[in-house]
Amino acid sequence: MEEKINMLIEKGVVPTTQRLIVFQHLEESKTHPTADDIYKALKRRYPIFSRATVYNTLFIFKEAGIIQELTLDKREIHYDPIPSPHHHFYCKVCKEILNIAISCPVAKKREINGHKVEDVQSTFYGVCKRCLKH
Amino acid sequence: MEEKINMLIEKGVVPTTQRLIVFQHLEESKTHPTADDIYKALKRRYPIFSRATVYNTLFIFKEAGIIQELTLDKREIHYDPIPSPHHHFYCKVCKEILNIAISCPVAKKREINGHKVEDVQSTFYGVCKRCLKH
DNA sequence: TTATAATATTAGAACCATTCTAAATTTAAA
DNA sequence: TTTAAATTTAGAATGGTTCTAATATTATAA
Repeated sequence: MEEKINMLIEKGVVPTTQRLIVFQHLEESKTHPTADDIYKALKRRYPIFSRATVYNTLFIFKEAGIIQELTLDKREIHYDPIPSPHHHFYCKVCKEILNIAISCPVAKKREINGHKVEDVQSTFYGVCKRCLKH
Repeated sequence: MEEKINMLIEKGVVPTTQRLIVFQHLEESKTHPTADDIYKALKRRYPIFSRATVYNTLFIFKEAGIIQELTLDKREIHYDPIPSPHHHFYCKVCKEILNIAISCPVAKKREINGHKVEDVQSTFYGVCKRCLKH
């Protein structure tokens, strides 16, 4: 807990109770949840939790570089607790999002054609290994 | 016009008047318009045009591989008249979407970690050359 | 500590891009 | 020409996200 509080402070984020809960939930989640996934999960345990708080917190975290916003789904935004850029695979069948560890020189560029690059998102769309079998 | 009609037929799309108008509009547009951009532009010239028709047509075109859907903007979907995969740059300041011609071996993969890849989207986010100057 | 200002949280309303619906129209097939 | 199928239309419904105004909490100053 101590370290989580310090981590938020280091990133310039006031460590409120709600923010610590959201942060811990993100860390523990192995998936790439949407804001509503997080809201529903936390609401069950902490009934006072508000939807707006989840949205605000995710916005704050993203701005602070603590998490990453994934705009790879046409319906809703997903969040990734790993802030460093990496590729993703989005399964059209089961809708799961998988991290892809792959070395890619293009994704490391900080400048391209004179444009300043701050973030990169690379997503593969298709059918995942598991769904291919069924 | 003749060739546009044949092109749609070839792709298995019934070439209705509305679809031809949408297709021509996409071809002429140098940008990556949203469904609503297209609807508003066409509504001005053809007041009977319906929003649902634009959405239906874009869906049909995407399924037929005539256009590409870009889910790089968190707010709305953009459409690219070039169906073959290529990188994009999204300017956070002016919100413009630019095509990036870059050779990328990773983006050519049809299989990764056992998953079947059907599409790839790679987007750079940052500040474009023009906005950097201002 | 106490008072005051600034920030965060809450519930629910508002927003808005997209999808759905049912009726009317157009196109294709018999 | 008749009939069936597909397309288009206007507007309502949906649903993820943002906004609002009131309340609660936290930080700062006296």
